[in-house]
Formats: sequence, structure tokens, C-alpha cells
Amino acid sequence: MRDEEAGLIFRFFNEVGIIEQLSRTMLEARLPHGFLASHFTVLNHLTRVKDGQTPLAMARAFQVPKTTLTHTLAGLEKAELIEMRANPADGRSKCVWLTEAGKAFRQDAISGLTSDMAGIAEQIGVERMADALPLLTDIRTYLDKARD
Amino acid sequence: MRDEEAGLIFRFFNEVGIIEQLSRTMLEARLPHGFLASHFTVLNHLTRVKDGQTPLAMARAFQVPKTTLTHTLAGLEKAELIEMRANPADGRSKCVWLTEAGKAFRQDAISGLTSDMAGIAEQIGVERMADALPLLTDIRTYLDKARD
DNA sequence: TGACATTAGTACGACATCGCACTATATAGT
DNA sequence: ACTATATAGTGCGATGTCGTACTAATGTCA
Repeated sequence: MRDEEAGLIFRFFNEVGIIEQLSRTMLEARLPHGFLASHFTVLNHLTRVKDGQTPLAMARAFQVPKTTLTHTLAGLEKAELIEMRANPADGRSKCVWLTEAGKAFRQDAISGLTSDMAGIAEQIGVERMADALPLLTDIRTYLDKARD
Repeated sequence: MRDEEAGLIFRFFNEVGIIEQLSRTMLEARLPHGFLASHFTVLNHLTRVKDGQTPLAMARAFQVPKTTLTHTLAGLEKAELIEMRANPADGRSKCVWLTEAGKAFRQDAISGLTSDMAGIAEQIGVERMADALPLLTDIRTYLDKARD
């Protein structure tokens, strides 16, 4: 493969890394003190996808080690934004449920982000991002499969 | 702004976050034990852009706190992949220079990554990534300016 | 020039991430 | 049913990240 192509792929992932950092900082600025993007991500996932998932299923969805998720969930449970219940279908496992406070927490965070989102929509254009989304999904899917 | 648009922007940054995680893991699998993506990123930047930059300039380029970079540079210096010298133009500051070992380290890492890159190029297509790169750069630039 | 504000880098502490090892439960093979 | 293997979750330790506070050097403005 040509150096030019390799360099382009490098720059692509480089930009992705910086955007991840900046967008995470932007999100965390809208969260109450002591909460991180990882907490929001869990609440958002439980809302968007479904309640009652197991920690391991979520760890796979986020591509993080399960020990990392244990820690994140402990923080959310302590703040009473989620509840951990036994999994009736598997004694080893647990299910994670949102509390009312957890739902409200997520909604508040999203409300606080609307001005940020509006700025992005105006300056970048939602359509351009929508056009690029399938590419990102393809790359994510490929990288996920490639890691054996 | 419509919920649909906000949701799309959310999904965009969500994919970016997961890709960052997966690509970092892929890179770190190709580095000698004990070295992280942050180390490679510094060596790569010094090679691609220029030697002799100050730590602060690099922290800004990567959008990380300067304390984080201090730690990363300490690791690289201990491994003798970089040299820190006084900045003749500013007594408070230092300049970071690659050593021969540092240049070789980077080249080895890149060599190890070629098969990964080839897989991406084949499965995703370099052209699609090239087409999306300007969008990523625009988003990165906007987020950088928006954080005041 | 002198007083004050600003900036580069670092020491330190708090905490998030993550690998390893362990327990409890479930599954497979006989 | 019994044994061996695999899986879900967690405790613990190591280390990376980053905020705060500090020192040294520079810039500013009267």
C-alpha cells in the first residue's frame, strides 16, 4: 500500500481521536460535578436501546473491559440513577434498570447540550454528518470484527 | 432544533468515541509492552510536523492538558526516544527533540501497522475516508474554537 | 526600573481505566 | 449425576489522565 494512503488513514484516526477528546470535554462541562461522559453514555444507552441489560452486554456495546463498566455502574448506583437487580434467567448475572432520577438526569444533560448541538448543526451542518455516519458505522463494525 | 437532528449528532459522536477506542487498542497492540498510543502520537507528531517543539505547543495540538503531556514526555525521555533541551528563546520553556532511537521506534510501529492499514483500506476504502476527512477537520476546528 | 500579571513547566493528589485473579454459577461431555 | 470448562461479576493493584497549586521566567505598563 502506498505511503500516501497510509498517511491518510493515520490522519483520519488522528482527527477522530481529537474530536473524541473535545466532544467528551464538551459533554462533561454540561454534567453535574463528579459525573463523567461514561456515566452519561450508560444512561443514554439504557434509554435509547433498552432497560434491564446485563453489564457484560453493555461492556460489549461500548467496547470497554467489563471491570471498567463495573466501576462506572457502581458510581451510577451510588447516585441512585440506576438499580442493579438479579437476572432471573441467569444466577451469575445482573440486570441494570434506570430509576426515575436516572431518566431525569439524562434529560437534564440533554437539555443543557442543546445550545452546543445547535452550534454544531449551524456551523457544520447536520446533513454532512448524516452523510458520513454510515462510513463511521462501517469502520466501527470492521474494527470490532478485526480485533480477534 | 429537532430531536431527530440532535439524535443524529449524538450517534455521530458516539461512533467517533467507539472508533477512537478500537483504533487505539489496535495501535497499542503493535507497540512494545509498556508503550501507549499517547507515546506514539508524540513521536509521530514530531516526525510529521517538526522536531524541537515546546511541550505546550504539542499539548495544544493534541488538545490534552499540559500535565498529561508532561507525564507522556517523561516516559519517552526515560526510554531515550526523545530529548528535552532548554529553549534558547525562552528560559521558561523547553524543546523536544527526537533521538535516533525515537525515529526508529516510530518506523517500527508503522511497519507493524501496515497489515492493519491494508485491511482497512481494502474493507472500507481509502477514498471514502479521504472524502470524510474535511468534515472531521471542520468539526475538530469548530469544537476547538467553541471551547472558550 | 519596579510592581503586577501572564505564561511554561512540574509536583502532587484524586480518580478513571484496565489487567489479573478470584468466586459463583452455568454449560458440556461422559 | 459428575467432572471439567466457560462465563458473569467483582476486588485489587498498577498506571494513565487531569485539576490544583506552585515555581521560575517573561511580558506589561506606569
